[in-house]
Amino acid sequence: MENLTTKYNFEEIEAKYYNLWLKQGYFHATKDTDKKPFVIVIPPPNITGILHMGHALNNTIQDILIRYKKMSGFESLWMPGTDHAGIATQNVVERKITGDGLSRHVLGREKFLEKVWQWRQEYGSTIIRQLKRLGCACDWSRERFTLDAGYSNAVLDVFVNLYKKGLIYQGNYIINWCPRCQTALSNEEAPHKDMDGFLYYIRYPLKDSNEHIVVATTRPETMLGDTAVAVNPKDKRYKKIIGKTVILPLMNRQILIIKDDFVDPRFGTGAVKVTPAHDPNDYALGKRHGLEFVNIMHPDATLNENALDYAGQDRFKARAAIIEDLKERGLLLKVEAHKYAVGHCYRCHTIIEPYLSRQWFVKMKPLSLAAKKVVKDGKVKFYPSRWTKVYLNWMENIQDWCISRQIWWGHRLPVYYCKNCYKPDNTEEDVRQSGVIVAKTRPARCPDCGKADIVQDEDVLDTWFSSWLWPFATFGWPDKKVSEEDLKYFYPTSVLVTAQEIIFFWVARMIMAGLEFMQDIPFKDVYIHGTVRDKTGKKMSKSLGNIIDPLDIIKEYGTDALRFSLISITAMGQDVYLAKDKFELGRNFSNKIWNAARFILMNLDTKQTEGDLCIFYKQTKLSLADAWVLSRFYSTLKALNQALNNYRFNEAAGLLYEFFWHEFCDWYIELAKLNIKERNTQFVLYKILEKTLRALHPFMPFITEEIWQKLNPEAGSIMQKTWPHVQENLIDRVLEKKMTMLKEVIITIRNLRSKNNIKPKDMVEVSILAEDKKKRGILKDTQSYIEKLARVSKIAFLEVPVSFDGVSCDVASGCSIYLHINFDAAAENERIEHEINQITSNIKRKEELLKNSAFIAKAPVPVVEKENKALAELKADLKKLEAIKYAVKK
RNA sequence: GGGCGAUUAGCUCAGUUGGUUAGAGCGUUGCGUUCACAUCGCAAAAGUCGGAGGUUCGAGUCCUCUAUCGCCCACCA
Repeated sequence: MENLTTKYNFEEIEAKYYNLWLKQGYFHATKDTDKKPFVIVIPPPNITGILHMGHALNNTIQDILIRYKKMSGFESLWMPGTDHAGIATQNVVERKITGDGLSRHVLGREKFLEKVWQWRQEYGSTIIRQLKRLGCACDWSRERFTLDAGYSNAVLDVFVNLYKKGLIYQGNYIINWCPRCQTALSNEEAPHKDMDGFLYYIRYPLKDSNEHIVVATTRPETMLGDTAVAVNPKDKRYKKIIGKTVILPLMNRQILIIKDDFVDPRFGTGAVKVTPAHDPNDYALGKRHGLEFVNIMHPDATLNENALDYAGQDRFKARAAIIEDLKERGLLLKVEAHKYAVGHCYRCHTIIEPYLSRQWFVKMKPLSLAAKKVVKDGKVKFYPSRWTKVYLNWMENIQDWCISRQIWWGHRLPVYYCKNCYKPDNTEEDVRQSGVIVAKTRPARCPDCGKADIVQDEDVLDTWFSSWLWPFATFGWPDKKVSEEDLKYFYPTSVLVTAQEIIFFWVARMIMAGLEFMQDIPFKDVYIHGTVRDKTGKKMSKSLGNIIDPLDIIKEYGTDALRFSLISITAMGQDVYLAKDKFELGRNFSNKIWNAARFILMNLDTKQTEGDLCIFYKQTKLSLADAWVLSRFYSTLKALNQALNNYRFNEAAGLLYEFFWHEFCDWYIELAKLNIKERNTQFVLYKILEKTLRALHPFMPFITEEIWQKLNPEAGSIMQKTWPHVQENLIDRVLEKKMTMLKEVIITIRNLRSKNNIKPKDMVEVSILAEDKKKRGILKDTQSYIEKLARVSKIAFLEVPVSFDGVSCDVASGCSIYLHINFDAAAENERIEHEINQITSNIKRKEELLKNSAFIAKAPVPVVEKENKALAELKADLKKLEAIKYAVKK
């Protein structure tokens, strides 16, 4: 058996094994009807992505599950891939070619797309390489990309399918428009942020009158597109002037004062300027009242010719200019500070413009019904469960999904127009319009007029319109030949692991798509982990400069340390505030594991480690330490299984940490040193290490593999091994209690040594009074343990109280412990007095509790019994302490 | 305007169905090179569990109210 290097060189080890696992095909999963499948589809990272802590956490969790289930006998499949990330990628490449003095418009669509593919070739798999660095056991032979041919086919298929069902339509609406990206966005892509703004009060003069009506607005520049002023019909202040005409300042346009219940008389002046082409509410008002829709902006948010003198100006410059002009004319009454929520582009953070345009939409209400039901019925479960409510609330208030994007990188709409007979109108939801052909392939001629002059829609689909098919399109759906077998076996998938930010974007929509196209849920569980933030609670982002780069941590501490640290500090669904020093936890633990293994390997004799544990257990009389560590291992394993099955990862990590470090290393290995050469010790040391490595492997794949290989040079990879089986018969609570007593006695002696300033190298003599025969027996049997771990040279066991001169004493587990040393009698007395006081007050509390008839009557019997027993023990301890006090005084 | 989360030791956080005297890591203090590990060992100090009520024999845990911080959703211009 070869030993480990003195120092744990994680860099070398990590480089060694990932490729080996890959070469051996350990990550590959295929249909195997003898096994149950366990499947996770990766949340496909954007091809523009680089690994951040969120990814590191997200993928570590998935990897733990995948490896755990694989070892547990499941056919474990982790489906990997990347997302083309329409707007994000287009932005990146555009920025790049701008640097080269080009623009996409100069290049043209085809050439530009070539550049993007080129870019993808070069940089698009950065994140994949980084996931490999993290140790992810993805089945790379199945890697998918949302713009691959097969996948694109699925996307187009779905579009045509939904169009035929009447669930996709084209229509004119106010949508969220990003003036910088120059595309429409869905509601989810335009999150609102609170901003400090102003409420401007503007006078609108009444026609043929000296009077005026005052309107309040946060966006004065939109007044150029006003086509009415609205008041509440019940508002007494304005009753007289409803129906009158006002002159729109700066534009000199005549517009009407209309009434509508929508207007809140308590807000502002109770009079609203109506701009139907630039505000969703005003749009609805405009529709109700048949108002004119005046668009005053170009797509880049500069004002257009409808803005007359302001044409050409940027929207915010125009705002300032308009305010100045109104002021000059005495039409600006006042300005108040005002907080309001404004939509921002989720890709470039530019302020969204509500913009009237013709776009494609998915009707969501019909899709949401089944998606609501499966969650309500518990067929899809959220962990933690509170997200259920968030999900259902969104489903309840669902709005149609704008899916067309005015960019080039993505799936181009399978929509064709006949130049001859297509005439876009202003309708909403024109499900069928002549000259519109929706088909996966380009039609030869127009079915309405028969002419062949046909053009394809310029737009592409929302990236999420492809992502929502991920759990089944990755298997090759809808191509039956490719996907049928796999889907039957692997679908629905087992669990989706993701962050809260994309519940609406992705999780909710996948559930809808799964139910609509597969007639089944896409996954059974949804585990939502927290967001990784910096230590002040801010999201980590490049612009804030507060990023802790996982790759830096990997370089400095190692992958396993990164993984174990992250998992340890992430309680279910709770955000994690991260600082670099948190990773020391994992680094130190790696170091501990390494050194413990090194010690064991250093002392292990291979011949002594062979055999079956259960048979060995039955046939051998084990020492307390041996039986104890086995019992503790299996108790830990049992709890570990439970924690993993309930997605309690921090608890799982904590259990392993506690067992390995503070039980196995601190106690068992120290005790094992006493008889390290003996068969039993050798066997147990080997078995515990070997099994613990397996249980640790999903968390720390590299270090466990390296140690495994050295421990079992012939046994192959740890990845091929099974998860340890819980041996219930080896779990022995009584025995664990015995060990607890022994530990208490040892700790008490150490404590007395420390209090009396005895140097670690100095040996002491002790007497132990154990009136209880059983206890005395245990302590006598483990005398050598006490001597070794408490540095004791001689122990006298007493059956009855004896008084000593010159001893330092204490009570532990019902035994009195006397240290025969020179000591400070005054200090000793004070300490014992203090202990007596403490124990007396505890006894009092317990006596009162047990005198309480309500407690006796209503508390369950075992609880009362436990209290009684505890009281008896306390009383015995008190008696001993008093005896000790007496002894000391003498 | 709704919804959610957090509030526990100096710091960062655990605490599953209510059950002895509330835990960990880091930090602090004291001692320590007994050769697996100083990325270590041994020991210690440290908390009226945000506040107020309530339910209960019993509350960090359940209920109500409340304070502070944070997040999400929502068309008050």
